[in-house]
Amino acid sequence: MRSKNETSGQKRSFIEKARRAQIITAAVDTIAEVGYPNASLARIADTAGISKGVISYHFAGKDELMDQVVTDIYTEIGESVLPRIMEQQNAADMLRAHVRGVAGYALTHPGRMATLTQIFTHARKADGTPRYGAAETEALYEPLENLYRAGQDSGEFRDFDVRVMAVTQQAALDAMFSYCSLHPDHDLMAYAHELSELLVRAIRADPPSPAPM
Amino acid sequence: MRSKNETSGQKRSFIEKARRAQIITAAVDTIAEVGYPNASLARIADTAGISKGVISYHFAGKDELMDQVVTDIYTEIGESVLPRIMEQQNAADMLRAHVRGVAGYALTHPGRMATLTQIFTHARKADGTPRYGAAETEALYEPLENLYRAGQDSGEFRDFDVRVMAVTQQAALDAMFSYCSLHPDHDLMAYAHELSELLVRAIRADPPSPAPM
DNA sequence: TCATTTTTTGACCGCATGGCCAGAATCTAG
DNA sequence: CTAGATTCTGGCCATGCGGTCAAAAAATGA
Repeated sequence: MRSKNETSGQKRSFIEKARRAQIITAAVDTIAEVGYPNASLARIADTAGISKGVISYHFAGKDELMDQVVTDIYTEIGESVLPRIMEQQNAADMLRAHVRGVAGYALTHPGRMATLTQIFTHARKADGTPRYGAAETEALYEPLENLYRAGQDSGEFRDFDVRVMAVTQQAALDAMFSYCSLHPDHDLMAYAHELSELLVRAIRADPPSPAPM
Repeated sequence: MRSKNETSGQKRSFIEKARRAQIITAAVDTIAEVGYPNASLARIADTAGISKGVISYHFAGKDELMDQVVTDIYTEIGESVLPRIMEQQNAADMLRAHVRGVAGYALTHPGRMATLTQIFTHARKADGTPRYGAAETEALYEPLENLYRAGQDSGEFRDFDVRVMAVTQQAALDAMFSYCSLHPDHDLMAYAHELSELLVRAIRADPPSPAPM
């Protein structure tokens, strides 16, 4: 047996970290390919080319595996998108950078975003309630709302309900990925450009200066 | 046995229609309460107070049951919302009427909308692919796109990608229901008002007249 | 009333899942 | 080389699913 793998987990052996990474990768690939409901432990193990029991050995259960997948992808997205946002000079450009940055990440890492959506919408606790619920989405809304408020304070954005807008923007992004993965012919970056314009116009301050001429 | 229940089904006996309606109601209630993944035939039958076999007797299978649920709710929404849209005089008000009308329906029939979302996101065919995919969502986008184009032709709306906007509006509506069912304290109609304003501003034509004063 | 049909029941089937574990294989020190 | 710890395998388990079925029950009609 082993005494590790507790939530208070600490140093793992080298080979153990490698195995966990391998399994996580296999999980991402499998979910992206066949969807969460069909991504059984057996199928994930098959993708990884290992026996099913190995997953149970290195992870406390399917839930811990999924937690790791989510954490890994989130971290990666943050590292990819945050710098792009921070180099902008105003709130509207930051919003555009967010939309296009996330879209760019999705293009660079096809499947990652889809896997995230799959896990969020399908993973359930033992009692049947969604495993990633209010608390997790709250973490998504807060940075957006801070961005909105900054724009409101600077006068770039009008007065609007930041929560409604945050929910809407997040939903619009999710829909963008769903739609583009269902219709691969539709150019994702073109979609992202169009969407970022929609979002900025929805909340920008009414133009103070009259139309030209 | 019985020779009915074929897709080319025709007249059903009175009692049969009643039973089917009862089962459909139980299915809606069960899905709304415990979510699609936990709404097994056994649980639906339990809600209806009947034996599981009765469902198999009156429906070809779980799929046909779900089709009926979807059809019923869609029909009801259309009958409730369409008149409200048609009595508007311009495209922007029609868009607002759509958002608020659907929200109003959701308030009048709590659970129906959630059930629809549950079925769409979780129902799968035998091969694991989503049961309600591109074809079904297309039916949602088309009326919206027609509304957008009408507004563009009349000059109310600016030039934008109607497909991106349709996907966004539908996603925003779905998110509104999800969010408000997760946070019952948030007033749905207030949300709908805010959202309709966001959407109109995203696509309205740039104001031709200068700011007052 | 009684024969026939329609409807309901509850047990049962095959299947897939997540998890478990005894034993085999592999690696690591001494 | 050998003993012990680590890792892996493949089969097993209980559970729950959708669906089926023979038999019981209820409704129907002559």
